[in-house]
Amino acid sequence: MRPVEEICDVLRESGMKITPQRRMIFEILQHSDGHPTAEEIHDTARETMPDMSLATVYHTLNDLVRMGELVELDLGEGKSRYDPTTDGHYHLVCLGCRQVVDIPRRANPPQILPVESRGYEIERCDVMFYGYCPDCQE
Amino acid sequence: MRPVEEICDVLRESGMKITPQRRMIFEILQHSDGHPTAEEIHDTARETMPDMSLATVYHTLNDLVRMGELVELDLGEGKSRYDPTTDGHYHLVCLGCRQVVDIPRRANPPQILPVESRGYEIERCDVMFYGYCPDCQE
DNA sequence: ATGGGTGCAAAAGTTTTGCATTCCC
DNA sequence: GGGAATGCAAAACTTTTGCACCCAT
Repeated sequence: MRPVEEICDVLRESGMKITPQRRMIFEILQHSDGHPTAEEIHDTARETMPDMSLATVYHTLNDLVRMGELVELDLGEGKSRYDPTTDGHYHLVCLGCRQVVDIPRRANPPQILPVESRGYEIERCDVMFYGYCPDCQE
Repeated sequence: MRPVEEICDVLRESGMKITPQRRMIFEILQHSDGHPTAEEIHDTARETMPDMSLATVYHTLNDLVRMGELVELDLGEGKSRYDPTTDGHYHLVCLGCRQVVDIPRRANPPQILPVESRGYEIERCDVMFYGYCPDCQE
C-alpha cells in the first residue's frame, strides 16, 4: 500500500473524496503490523473517532481492494483479513489459533506454464502454508 | 478423497454411522468435477433426497475436512468450496466469474526455510493464482 | 437399546444495502 | 450547490447450534 498522500491523490483523480474517516483508515492500515480484520480496524478507529461506522470501514476497504492497494486475505475464519503489504509475500497460518506470519517470497515463486493457464491473464499468486504454531502443537 | 467404501470403513472404525444421507454426499463429492459449495451439494442431493437438510450437509463436510479427506477452499467469495482432490494441486481462480481451474503441482513446490517456519509444524501448502479468464478480460 | 444422525428452526456472525443527513470539493 | 460519503438500522448470506425424533449398530 502506497503512502497516504499518494492514495489520496489517486482517490481525488477518480472523483472520490478525502474524508477524515478515510484518512484515518489509511493510517491505521499502514501502521498495522499484522493482518487486521474489518472489526479490528473499526475498533482502533473508534478510539479516536467514536462515531465511525463499520459500514464506512467496509466501504473504504472495498475501495482499496478494488484499487489494488490492499489484499483481502481469506484464511478460512469466516471473516476477511486485510494486508497492506502487496508484494506477494507468503503467509504461514496456524490451524489452531489462526495467527498469521509473513514469509518473504522465495527467489523462484510458483509459476504456471502458458499451456496450463487456459488463456487466463494472471494478476497475482497467493501462497499459504497451514500448520500448527509451537503453542498449538499437542 | 478415497473411495466411498474406504471412507465408510474409516467412519465405522471411529464409531460414526453410515447413513443414506452421508453416502449420498460422499458420492456427490466424488462425481463432482468442480469445487462445489455446500449449497450446490445440497441442491444436487435434494434431487433424489428432497428432505435432506442443509445442516446435515455441513455436518458431513466438516467431518470429512476434519478427517483430511476433503479440502475446504476459501476463494474470497464469502462461502466455502470443497475439493475432494487432496493432492496439493494448484488453483487458478477467475476474479470475474470465480470459475476455478485445477493446475497440476510443479516438480518444485514452494517451501519455506526451517529458520522461517518459526517452529511451526507445516501441514500443507495452498497455491492460488488469481486472474481473468478469457471471457472476463475486457 | 443406545448413542449418534437428521431435520427444522432459530441463532450467530460477517458483510451489504437503503436512506436520510452531512460535508468535501 | 451538487454529488459523494457517512452513520444507522435492517437485510442478506453463510454457517452453527439446540432440540425432538429417528435410525444404524
